[in-house]
Amino acid sequence: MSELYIRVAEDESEEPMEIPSEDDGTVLLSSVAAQFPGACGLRYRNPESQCMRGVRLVEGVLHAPESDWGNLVYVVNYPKDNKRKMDEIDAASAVKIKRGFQKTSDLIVLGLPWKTTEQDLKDYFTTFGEVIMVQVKRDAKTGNSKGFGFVRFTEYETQTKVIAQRHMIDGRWCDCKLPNSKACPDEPMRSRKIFVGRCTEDMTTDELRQYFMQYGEVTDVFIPKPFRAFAFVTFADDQVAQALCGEDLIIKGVSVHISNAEPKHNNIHQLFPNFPGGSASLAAMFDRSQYQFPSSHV
DNA sequence: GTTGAGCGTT
Repeated sequence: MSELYIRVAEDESEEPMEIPSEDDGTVLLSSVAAQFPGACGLRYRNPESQCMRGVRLVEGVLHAPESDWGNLVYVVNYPKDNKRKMDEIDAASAVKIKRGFQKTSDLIVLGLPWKTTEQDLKDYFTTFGEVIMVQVKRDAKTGNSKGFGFVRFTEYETQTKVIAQRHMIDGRWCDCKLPNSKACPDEPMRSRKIFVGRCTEDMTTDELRQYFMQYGEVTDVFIPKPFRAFAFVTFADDQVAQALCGEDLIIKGVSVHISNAEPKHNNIHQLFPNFPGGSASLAAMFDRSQYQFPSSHV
């Protein structure tokens, strides 16, 4: 049978405190935390290796290292002890996120000669970088190539390079592109485009460009024709666009309201401008339907 | 047994 109490201290040099164990010899983390608020575990110095060892913790229950807890002094772990590790995790996820923006995707290879095989493709594309996958699309019955295929690279840099140029494969020029299925959601780019509401008819694209230039580089100004009292302004930097959202700005003496531009084609009235019965009935129909607009750049 | 802008049977 185990001891009734184990010795726990804030630090190896501190005075230990006795913490009650359970009947089965385990110690509840909650028992430790009752005396050491915020505790998230225990560790101890292994007498043989002189290294610190963590105490097994399963669902709030601390388990003795050996058959019993022995005469050791256990040291409390606090989340702050893991700060360095947390930083490492943060750094790792930051890298992951960064990689997320540069995730490779399958590329469609258009214009392949009928005779080109997957081995041919692999041999060719490997000259650019490591290849994960190649496909040649074939007719199910005849096995004849449909003249296109897919390729996936390990490195995003390779993908970029391959997309940028044409490819002479088995005597034909081929193109590698992002497939339609992947073209949109690749980069969940924060919107660089703002919606400028309450525009007046006398505002020209040039004037809007001139005005918004003060905030950052303007890459596009769009004013719907006929006049609809709003405009879109696109900046080179999404942070500029985001910073302006919610603002009321004075242009040519009138107050315009800045908000986020909705994704293009997300507006059903844009898709069906002359829907019979008017906008309301269309919107209602749409709400009841399961259809989701594909995501797209805004 | 053909074809030549496109978009991926499993």
